[in-house]
Amino acid sequence: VGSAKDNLVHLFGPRAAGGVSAEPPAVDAGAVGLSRTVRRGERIFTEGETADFFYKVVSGVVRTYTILDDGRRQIAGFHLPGDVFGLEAGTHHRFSANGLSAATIVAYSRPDLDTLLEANNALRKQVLTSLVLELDRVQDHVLLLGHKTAREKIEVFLLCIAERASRSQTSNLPLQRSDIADFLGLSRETVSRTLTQLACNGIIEVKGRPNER
Amino acid sequence: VGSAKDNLVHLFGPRAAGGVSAEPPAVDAGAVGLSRTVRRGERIFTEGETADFFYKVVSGVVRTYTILDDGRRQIAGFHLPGDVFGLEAGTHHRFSANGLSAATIVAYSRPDLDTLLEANNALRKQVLTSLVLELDRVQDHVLLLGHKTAREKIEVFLLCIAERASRSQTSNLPLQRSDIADFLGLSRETVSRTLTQLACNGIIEVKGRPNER
DNA sequence: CGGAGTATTGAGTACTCTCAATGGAAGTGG
DNA sequence: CCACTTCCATTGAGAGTACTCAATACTCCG
Repeated sequence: VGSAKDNLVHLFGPRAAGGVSAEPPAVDAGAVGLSRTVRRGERIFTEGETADFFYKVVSGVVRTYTILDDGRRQIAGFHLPGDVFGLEAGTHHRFSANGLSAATIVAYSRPDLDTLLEANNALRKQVLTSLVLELDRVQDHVLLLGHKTAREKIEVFLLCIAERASRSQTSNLPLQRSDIADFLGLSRETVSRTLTQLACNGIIEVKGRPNER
Repeated sequence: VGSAKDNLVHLFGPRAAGGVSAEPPAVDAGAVGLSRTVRRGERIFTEGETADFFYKVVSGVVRTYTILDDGRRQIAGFHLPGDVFGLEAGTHHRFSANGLSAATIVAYSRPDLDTLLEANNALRKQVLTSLVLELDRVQDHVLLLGHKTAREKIEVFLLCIAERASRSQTSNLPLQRSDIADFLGLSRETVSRTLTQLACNGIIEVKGRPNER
């Protein structure tokens, strides 16, 4: 596994605090989707908003999450190029989404979906496949959370995310400790400690160049 | 919440140990789906098998799960009437499925799916909706697992499952402690202790008739 | 050279897990 | 009809792990 730390380091630069621009998809449009770019940390949509659009990642990484009752953030997923996110059963978004890195996404109109699927065979297959893949990823997430020890969670997570990143040619994956923690339901400190421990055991390399597990 | 224990009690009768009949869908057939009934505990499909079919619950409850490396069982979901399960991105089932209670299910041919969706507008909407709903449920599961304390997990789980059961008119939900435990990533003992504690606090009623939380 | 944000590390606490024993309900067979 | 078996639930005790609080270090940036 390429250490998750790698990217972290040389990506500190483009920092983003609060989301700024909130407008729905803008810019050019293909027949079926509107392209949009977001900066690191920039808001895409927020929990509770009307889900007029769902999205597909073209480049970069998007993070979806929700804030739990106790104020903790639960990250629902990291979405890499090719992944679909924000397609809801209800009329409102259950999660918030923002850029983990700078990203390009395509927005599809939710209301038009049925019409589009009727007309367009290729798109139908694509959407169906994307949905099932998304389902797969969420199920993976469940299995991850089902592991008992922090070490196991983190090991499997690193393998999994590294695999996905390489598969999608994504080298820019600026995960912070808190991202991993909030994804796996651990505390930042535990993530830090565990990574340190894994590094000491030579299982991973922290901070250097990418290398194998 | 109607206590999960209720159903447990008056459902002990039909016990089932290992799965027996393994054959794919049998019996009558509509144009698009093959109906099948399973007994409590009876195998529907097993992890690793070719995913020639996916299923929809007509009546009863189905449980999907996988066995983790350490031998523990992680339950992926409880599927109530109307729910779809077993639709895979790959060619093989990632989970095993068996009846939590006696159940009737309809099997759909996976390979025929594309053709069916092309021809049948109604079915397409149905499948799409079912998929998104399934995604929702898995995301709920993630949020459940993301909670920090056993008490919170169990409280939210009971609320959630009770809501779903009532919505689908399901009164027969023979959940054991181990089912809850394996779904939430807890030990049986912790589930038992927590339920006892909740009962003492008057939050739930154990073993009696259904009642509100 | 501060300042902000993040990562690391330590100490103590709290929670859940594991191991183990007991109790209860249901089914089996004499 | 009752012993016997089996499975599940409950409860206790002790151990281990992750959490919280807290202080310190590091990196990038203005």
